[in-house]
Formats: sequence, C-alpha cells, structure tokens
Amino acid sequence: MSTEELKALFNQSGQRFTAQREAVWQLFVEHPRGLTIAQATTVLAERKISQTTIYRTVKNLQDMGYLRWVHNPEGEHRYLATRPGHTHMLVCRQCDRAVECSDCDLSVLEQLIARKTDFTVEGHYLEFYGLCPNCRKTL
Amino acid sequence: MSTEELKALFNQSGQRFTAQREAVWQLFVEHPRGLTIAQATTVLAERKISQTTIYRTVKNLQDMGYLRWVHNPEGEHRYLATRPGHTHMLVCRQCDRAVECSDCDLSVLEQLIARKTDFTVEGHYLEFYGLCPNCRKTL
DNA sequence: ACAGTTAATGAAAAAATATGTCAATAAAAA
DNA sequence: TTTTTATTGACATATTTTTTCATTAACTGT
Repeated sequence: MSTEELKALFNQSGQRFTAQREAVWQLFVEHPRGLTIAQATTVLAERKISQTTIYRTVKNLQDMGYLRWVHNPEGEHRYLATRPGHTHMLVCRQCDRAVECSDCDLSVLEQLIARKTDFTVEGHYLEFYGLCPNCRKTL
Repeated sequence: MSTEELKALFNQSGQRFTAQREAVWQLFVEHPRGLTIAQATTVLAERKISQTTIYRTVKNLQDMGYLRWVHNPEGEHRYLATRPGHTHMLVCRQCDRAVECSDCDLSVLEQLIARKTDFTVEGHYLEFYGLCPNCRKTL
C-alpha cells in the first residue's frame, strides 16, 4: 500500500489524507512488529501529533483494513500494518528485533481444522518468538 | 475440568477455592462464547461478588491456564474457559464463538525458519479466524 | 488567489477499564 | 476454640479510551 494509493482511498470517501494521518500510517509501516498506542503516541509527540488524533487515525485505518489489531498473551494491544502478501513476524524476546518470514503454509492445517470444526477458516494470525543470533550469544 | 479437580489444583498451591471463585469459574463454563469482565460483573453482582474479586479471579484462572483471553476485531476483550496447555483458538468473526483446536504441528515450519534466520525459535502464537457453521448459514 | 464550506485537529473533560490499599471476613490449621 | 493466613469488598487511585467543542487546516467553486 503506497502513500499515494492510501491518499486516493481516503479521498474517495470524502476524507482527507492529512499530514497527521500520513505520519501515523508511516510509523506503522516502519515498524513491522507493530506498536501500541502508547508507543505511537510517544514517538509522534515529537511531531506534535496529539494522542486523540492517533486514536482516531488508528481506528480509521483499522476500519479501512490497513491496520490489524493483535494482542499477545501478556495482554499487550498492538497494531500492525497489514502487508500485501501473507507474512509473519519472528520476534526476539530479548531485544525485540523482528524479521519477517513469508513462507508459511498453514493451508493443510486450516483444512484439517475446517473439517473438524465445520468452521469456514478465513485466515490466521501467527507470530513466532525466540532468540535472535546476537542475543543467544550474549546470554 | 471439573469443579473438584479445580478445587484440588487451587489447594495444591495453598490457595482456597472459595464460593466466589467457584461462581466465577462456573459462569465462564456456562458461557462457551466467553464473557467480558463487564458482563461477568453484571451477572455476578446478583450474587454480591465484587468487581475486584472478578478481576482477580479471572487473572488467577488465566495464569493457571484455564481461562484464555481472546479479542474480536471490534476490540472487545473476553475470556473463555479452555483447557491448559498449548491450544489455539478458532474464533468466529461474526458471533465470536470460539473453539479450541489442539492439533497444531508447526515444528517443521519452526525448524525451517530457524535454519533460514538463525533465530532460536522457542514458540509461536497462532489464532485462526473465520465463520462458524451457524453464521455461515444465516449470512 | 480568494472566500466559503467542510473535515480534522488538539486540549481538556468525561467515561470506561483496570489495579492497589487495607480493614473486615472467612477458611484452614493448631 | 483460638490462631494463623488467605481472600474479600469498598474505596481510592491509576490507566486507557472516548467525547466535546473551539480552532485550524484542507478542499471547492469562483
């Protein structure tokens, strides 16, 4: 999703793609691991963007389908920019470094689950965690 | 998980399986779709159980692995009674009904990713979403 | 470029959600 | 029973999220 495309989409529905909205979107694009509202607020405070705007923009983007809300088992709420193509994150529990891994074929698993439960499985959210090479060395 | 088993588990760790705790547990067992804290509070207020106790008991049960936290796209937080251990949720995006699926073998995938990235992969968080049989019919 | 129109922003207040404190209570142990 | 210890509930406090409304900024038509 390029900035231009996003702008066009906003404009289509009579909404404006303001500097603030662009900044919020950019921030999430730059952080593939996602951010909590609190984190986004801290970063964007430097650019004088208010917390209220961040809440509103995140909800906007979420409704449009460009941000996805995920929670981890610890109860942290974060938002991730949905990416074209299906990728997953592999996150270091020590330093939070994240890499994307695009090869995931869960279709067999989804089929199995669909058969067992009679649900229509539309998708999944998958995140791996572990230790990155650096942290493994220094621990 | 029977009430007796749960009581035993509480007692094992020097905790008491009080009437309040039993009531909270029972409530979640009776509601397979899960409940928010607010919903649980409303119901259990009739039995003079305080909100504080509900928060605490939910956290307790969650730490023990018998309640699991799920989120729907609207941002509602609800808790579901589940069995402990490594299971995953399959959540209906329409009605929020959730079922557990325990068969997930991602070990091959984890090995592949470990080799590619040099991370030590310790685990994963996986959640499926889709449509439950009922909602598929009525849509 | 300019004025008119409409949407978006930010600050503050309000509401909703969650956690901490502590005296009173209830359960288990001695 | 008495003592000990865990748990509860009321309240206070903290955190998170939403609403309100005057101000500001972005589009529209001229």
